[in-house]
Amino acid sequence: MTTATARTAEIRAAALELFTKLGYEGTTMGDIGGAVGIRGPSLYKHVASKQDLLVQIMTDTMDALLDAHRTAVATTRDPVERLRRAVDAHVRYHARHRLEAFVGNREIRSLVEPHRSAVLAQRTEYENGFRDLVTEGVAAGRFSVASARLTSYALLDLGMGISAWYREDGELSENELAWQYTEFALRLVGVA
Amino acid sequence: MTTATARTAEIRAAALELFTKLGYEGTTMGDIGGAVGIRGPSLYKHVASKQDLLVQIMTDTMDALLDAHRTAVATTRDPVERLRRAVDAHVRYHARHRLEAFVGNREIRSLVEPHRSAVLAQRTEYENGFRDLVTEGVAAGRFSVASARLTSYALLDLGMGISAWYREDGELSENELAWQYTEFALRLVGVA
DNA sequence: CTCCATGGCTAACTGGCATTAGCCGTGATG
DNA sequence: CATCACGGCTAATGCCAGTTAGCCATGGAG
Repeated sequence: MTTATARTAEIRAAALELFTKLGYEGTTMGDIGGAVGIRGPSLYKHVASKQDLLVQIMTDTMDALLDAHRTAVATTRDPVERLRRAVDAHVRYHARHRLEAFVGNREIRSLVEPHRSAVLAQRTEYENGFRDLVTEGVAAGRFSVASARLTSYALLDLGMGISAWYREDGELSENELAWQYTEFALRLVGVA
Repeated sequence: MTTATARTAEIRAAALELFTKLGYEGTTMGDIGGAVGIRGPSLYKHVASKQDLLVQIMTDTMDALLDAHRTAVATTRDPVERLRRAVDAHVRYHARHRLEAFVGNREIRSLVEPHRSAVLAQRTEYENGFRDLVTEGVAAGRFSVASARLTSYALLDLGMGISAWYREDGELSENELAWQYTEFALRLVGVA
């Protein structure tokens, strides 16, 4: 009946892993079933459709990312500190949820309307949040950049790249990653 | 007979555009045919297969990118200048050939062996080139970074992001883009 | 004028995939 | 002990995609 049981969560996790490795179109319901030890058609006892799996993953991801961003910038008004925290949240999110972030970035085109538009709107909101942070910093005379838009793109792309190559079991801890990248970000905006 | 005629080039260009918009799996031979005014099956008079189209695009792209990189760093030994030129080449390539670069980054998993391994090897070579540049700069005391590997990933990701959002007809010229991004790169590595 | 390579077309083949239908064992519930 | 919801299965459906087969108009070459 497609309720949110433990089995459903297990299936969603398997789907996420497969979508990451094979892509949405490249993953079959049989693959997903196999990953949790059942046949493809049996999945429909737990899940509405393949598309629904993707929708859940994408919207959950964007919700969580926006949430993390809002929380990060909420408790200070100093532009430098706000940017530092936003980048920190951005980086940690992309490291900790690299599969979700990876799929979230790459499979937007596999989403069917109206979900595609909804996710794109969330993404735009997130981008604007970063751009505003840069603009504020420039206005306050703390940052020195030629284009706030370009700079925010650069900052966002830095984080997104992480989801493509970061590995939890690699030589780099999440903390080291976050420190390095916040440093990168502050250098990028030319903090004095 | 799959010779390299003008028609073949036209088809390849159409395929590139469609692969970018719909993805490799999401693009049908009928789509590609329609884009050049013929039916899907007629494509086989010019092209060996759909997979072959992808292979051509990917290998051409990596060849050109590696070439641009080697040319860029060949004519100076100053670490700062070498990095500046490498980033300049990187950025310009991703702006000028954004479709190729975009597909080249996203559709590696749609490549069939042995082409996938070949392209991945080229990509690794390219990454190593950047890492070496950073390492040299650090060794020469001109750069200040905690991890050459992380820094080179950041530099590469910066460029790759460009292929996702840059538009030739946008408000930003290729020159402006290149200047900004080389500035970003030098700030990132902490050039004095 | 004839011939044939070129490059189109439609029809057919093949295989894969998401999804649905319908069956059945199991185990908790009354 | 009977029942029935649950969650698995296999078989079937319908669709769609890549590719192949085979036909035909055209236009240049001899």
